[in-house]
Amino acid sequence: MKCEQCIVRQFNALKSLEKNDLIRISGCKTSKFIQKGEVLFREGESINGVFCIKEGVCKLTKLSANGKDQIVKLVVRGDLLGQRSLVTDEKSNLTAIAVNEMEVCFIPKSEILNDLSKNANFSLDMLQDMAKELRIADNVIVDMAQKSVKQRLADVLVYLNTTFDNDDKGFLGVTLSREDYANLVGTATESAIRILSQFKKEGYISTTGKQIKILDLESLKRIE
Amino acid sequence: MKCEQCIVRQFNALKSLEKNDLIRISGCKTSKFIQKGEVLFREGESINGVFCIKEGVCKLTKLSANGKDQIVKLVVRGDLLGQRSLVTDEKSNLTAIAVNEMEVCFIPKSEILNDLSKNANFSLDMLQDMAKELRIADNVIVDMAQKSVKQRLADVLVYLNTTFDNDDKGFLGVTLSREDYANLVGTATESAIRILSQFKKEGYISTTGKQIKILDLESLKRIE
DNA sequence: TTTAAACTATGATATTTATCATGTTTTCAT
DNA sequence: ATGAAAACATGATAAATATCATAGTTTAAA
Repeated sequence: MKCEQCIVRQFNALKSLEKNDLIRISGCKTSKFIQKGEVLFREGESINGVFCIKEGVCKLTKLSANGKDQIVKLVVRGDLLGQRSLVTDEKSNLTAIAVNEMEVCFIPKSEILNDLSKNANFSLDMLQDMAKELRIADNVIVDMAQKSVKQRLADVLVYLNTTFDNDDKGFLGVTLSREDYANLVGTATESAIRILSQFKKEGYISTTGKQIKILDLESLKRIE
Repeated sequence: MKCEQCIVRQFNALKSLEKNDLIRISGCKTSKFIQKGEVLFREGESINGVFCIKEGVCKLTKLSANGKDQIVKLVVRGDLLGQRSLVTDEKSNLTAIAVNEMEVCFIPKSEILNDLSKNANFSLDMLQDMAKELRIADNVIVDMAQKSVKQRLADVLVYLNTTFDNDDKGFLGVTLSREDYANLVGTATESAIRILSQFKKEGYISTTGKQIKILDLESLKRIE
């Protein structure tokens, strides 16, 4: 599909590009499907472009000193991935792994870098995106430092519930392993499992295999 | 002092402004001294401009749900404070409090916003700054999630040691209370005190009142 | 379909960290 | 200088979390 016609563009900074620029970019972008578990890029690699997420979800992880992967954030449909690589020449600080089947477009850095200096709206939009990401990151820092594991896990469930449409049976729209949950909140896998079991016992959620259904959102929000 | 002649400018995005823009900005900036403990702005307030830190250090804190202040980052000489307020109209997410005596210049948003859209170098510089901040924030998230309190406190000491010049007697160039240390690493004040006592007992640091001297940097780096 | 591997679950225990209590020291305004 | 408030220090205990062990369950490949 051509960028000019792609609705996903409306969700990110690409919406600020002029039509002729979009056509040019459309001509050099590559589009691909990525399977669950596949790696888009690894920590330490050069990205040299941005991914526009057309469909699916991926996790951005970083390997900590103790050998555990921390999931820093989830990147979803409509997001741009790798903006930082556009403005710095550093290698990626994070690894990106598909959480479910994804469709992404890749736009080479060389092709889009000019737009940053020529199109003020575009670069302002990028600035606003980054400012927003920065605010969210600051909030995550505070939560990590101050909230209990149980609170953080409840937060994640609430976040998933509000960010993704539930499936037709009412399960969360994204299916994560217990290890993913642990890596999102920064705890041991066993601890995440234990707390989810407790939430189940208390009637806040129900589970079928990996699938989780929120039964009592308000109680999850109130956990402390 | 005029912005054109101010050396601090070289450390941040303002270095990308043309001379005539600098002169214009210099004409509308306000300069002031801020005492230790004084508040530059509070969470929830509109900033409507950027602070250029000419001298001193301030802490950016956020009140967590449990009533504790978390220090999200320290802002130092040469840094710009409040970039986010330039590109979004949101209220500040953080409170800024002087850690020691500061000298800052304040540039109103209205005066500098034009430069963002007209001067591509300037906005690219801002983008690079934010990209860097974002990378640092991601790393902090991982550390908060995965490292022990002891490791995080050792990290802070190493950070302070490398970021600020020691004073003439070899003490850290910035003096923080034990509560500040606790709020930086996200722990109880008593825990921070205990760990600092332990570091002292093990010969990694020495203390005189609030002042801390690093005796064995390498050991602090190796703590796990 | 079978079978191994991966994931989930839970108990027992150890470790880390928070909380409460109390006393000491430092700081600072009068 | 002096007294009050703030900051520092440390013990005792409780709570949260990690780790190790073991077993059941699901998933996916052969």
